[in-house]
Amino acid sequence: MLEKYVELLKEHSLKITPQRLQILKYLDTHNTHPTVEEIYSELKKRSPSLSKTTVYNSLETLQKHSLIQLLTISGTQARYDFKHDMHHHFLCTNCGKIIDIDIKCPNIEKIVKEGYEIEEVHGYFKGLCKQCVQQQRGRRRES
Amino acid sequence: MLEKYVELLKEHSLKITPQRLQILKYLDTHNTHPTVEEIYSELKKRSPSLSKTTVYNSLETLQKHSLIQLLTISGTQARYDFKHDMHHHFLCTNCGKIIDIDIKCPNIEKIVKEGYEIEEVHGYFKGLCKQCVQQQRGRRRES
DNA sequence: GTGGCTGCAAATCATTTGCATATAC
DNA sequence: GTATATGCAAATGATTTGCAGCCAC
Repeated sequence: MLEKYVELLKEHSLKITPQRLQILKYLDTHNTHPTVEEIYSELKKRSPSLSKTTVYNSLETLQKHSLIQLLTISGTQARYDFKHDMHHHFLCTNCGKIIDIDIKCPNIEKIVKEGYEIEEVHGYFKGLCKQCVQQQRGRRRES
Repeated sequence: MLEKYVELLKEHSLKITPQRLQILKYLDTHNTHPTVEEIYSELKKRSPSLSKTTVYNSLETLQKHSLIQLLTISGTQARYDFKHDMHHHFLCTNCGKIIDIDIKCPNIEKIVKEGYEIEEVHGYFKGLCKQCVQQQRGRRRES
């Protein structure tokens, strides 16, 4: 079950610790782009000895090796994403959810041609998600 | 000289205070995407009574009225941009500079069609800026 | 065996809050 | 005159740091 994550860590010559494996598994199986606090309090339930410092350390290590992605969309807390392929994110200003957005931007290579060396690309959208748009329409109809 | 900013504030029915005018002017004349601390310590030189709380308050008000833009590209501190039209940003991981990027993404409207209501779009790129790429090449040649 | 990892407590840093005074309109 | 903005000090909350003991390799 955890073999997938053992392999991932091995590929990057990282030590295989139970904490790292649990963090990777949690991110892989939850598509919610959780905060450090969310990851910590959830894993703490099953591993009461877990330290928040370890969560911070592990996330930093995994991110530096590009196993996971750090999102700065909220501006107040870091959020993490297991998927490290290029995709974008939508933050709903009403319900707070962060949703994956899969659009391609064909013009990105233009800035490579200009002489930049790109390591990361983040597309952040903010507004109302589909469900909250629907809800608002309903409320408008009532009044 | 400050009339431009007086007008801007009037258009948004915001009270015209010397602090707000100075902050707007600073952002308009500095294309560096400064932090709160940078804005504060710079303006404090000429207005020693200025409070950092006022800088925070003013920036929040101006941003809520879309007079300025809040960037979360660094993840650790807020940065502000006077330009509020759609454009993107590049953070150099070597020198720390934040540079404006003007590319268009023709696919954004796709997610509007899907039912989202977009209020903000942020494109964040991270990597090496042109100058740092040049520097690195030079260093590589030497060794 | 050893260097890197974990976990705890304390420290740091950006940002927010409470409140009294001052100012724009 | 009144509602809102300013400025100060204290509080908060996310993240970082120092360090002792532990574990992966």
